[in-house]
Amino acid sequence: MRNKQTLTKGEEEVMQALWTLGKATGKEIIAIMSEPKPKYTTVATFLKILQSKGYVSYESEGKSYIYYPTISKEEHAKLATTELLNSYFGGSFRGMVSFFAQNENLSVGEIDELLDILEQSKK
Amino acid sequence: MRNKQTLTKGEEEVMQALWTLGKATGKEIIAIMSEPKPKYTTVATFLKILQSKGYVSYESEGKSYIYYPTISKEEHAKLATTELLNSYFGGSFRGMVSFFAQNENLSVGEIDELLDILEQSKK
DNA sequence: TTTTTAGAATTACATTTGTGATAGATTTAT
DNA sequence: ATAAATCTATCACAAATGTAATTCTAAAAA
Repeated sequence: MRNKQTLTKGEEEVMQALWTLGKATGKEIIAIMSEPKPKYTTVATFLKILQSKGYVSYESEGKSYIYYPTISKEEHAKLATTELLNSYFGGSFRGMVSFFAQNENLSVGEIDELLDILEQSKK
Repeated sequence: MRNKQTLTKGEEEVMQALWTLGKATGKEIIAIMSEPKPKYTTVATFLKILQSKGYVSYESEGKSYIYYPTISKEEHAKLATTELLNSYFGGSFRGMVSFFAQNENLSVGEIDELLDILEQSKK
C-alpha cells in the first residue's frame, strides 16, 4: 500500500469494472470491459499496480484469484471531485453549484429537483 | 486545432498559469508557476502542444510571443466536470449534489447557501 | 503420476508524457 | 554592420504508462 490519490486511464477502467462487479476474476473483469478488450496480462498488470496503490485486494480460490476493491467507488469519487473542485472552483462545492446554476446548464425543473434533494438532506 | 478534451498534468499547469494571467510570455508564465519551476524550453513545448490542441494561441510582440488561452477556464471546467459526472455520478449533476448532500460533506449552513444560490438562479 | 491446461509472474517493448540541452533566429546594443 | 542578448525551434533523452508475449506454477485430467 502506498500512493492512493490518482488513477491512470488504464487503472481507472479496471477499477470501474471491479466496482461494477464487486468481486471478480481477471477473466470476468475483461468480459465486461468495452472494446477493444485488453489481453489478460494487461489487466493483470493493472491489478498489480492497483494493489500497490491500495485500491485492490484478492483472495485465492482454486487456481485463480478473486479480486475486489478496497476503496469504494464513492470514496474515490469524493477524492476525484475534491481535486476538480480545487482546480476549477476555488475548492468549494458552492462554487461548482453556482457555476452550473448559471450557464444554462440546469433547467428550472432540474433546479427544483436539486432544491428538493438539499431540503431533504437538511431533514 | 484538433484534439480538445483532456489535458495532461503538465499541460494543465501551464493552462492554469495562463488562465490566471490572461495573456503572457513564456517567462511570465514560469514566474507564477510553483516550485520546482520548469525550464523555459519545457514550458515552450507544452505551449506548442496546447496550440495543437486548440487551447492556446499567440501574437508576436517584438522578439517574443504573447500567449493567450483560446478556451476559457470555464469552458474547460465544464468539460472536466462533465467527464467526472459521467464516470462517477451517472452523468447527472443531480447525482453529484445528492451524493455530497449525504455523506456529511455539507453542513446545514452550506446547504442553506446552496439553496439560496439555486433559488436565485431560478429568478 | 504424468500430462495437460489455466492462470499468475516475469520480462520485454511500444507509446505517451515530461524535461531540457543545443541550435537557430531576430532584436537590440555597441 | 557586427556583437551580444534574448527569445523560439529542433532534437534528444528520461520517466511513466500501456500492452502483451513468454515463462513459470499449480491444479485438474488422463
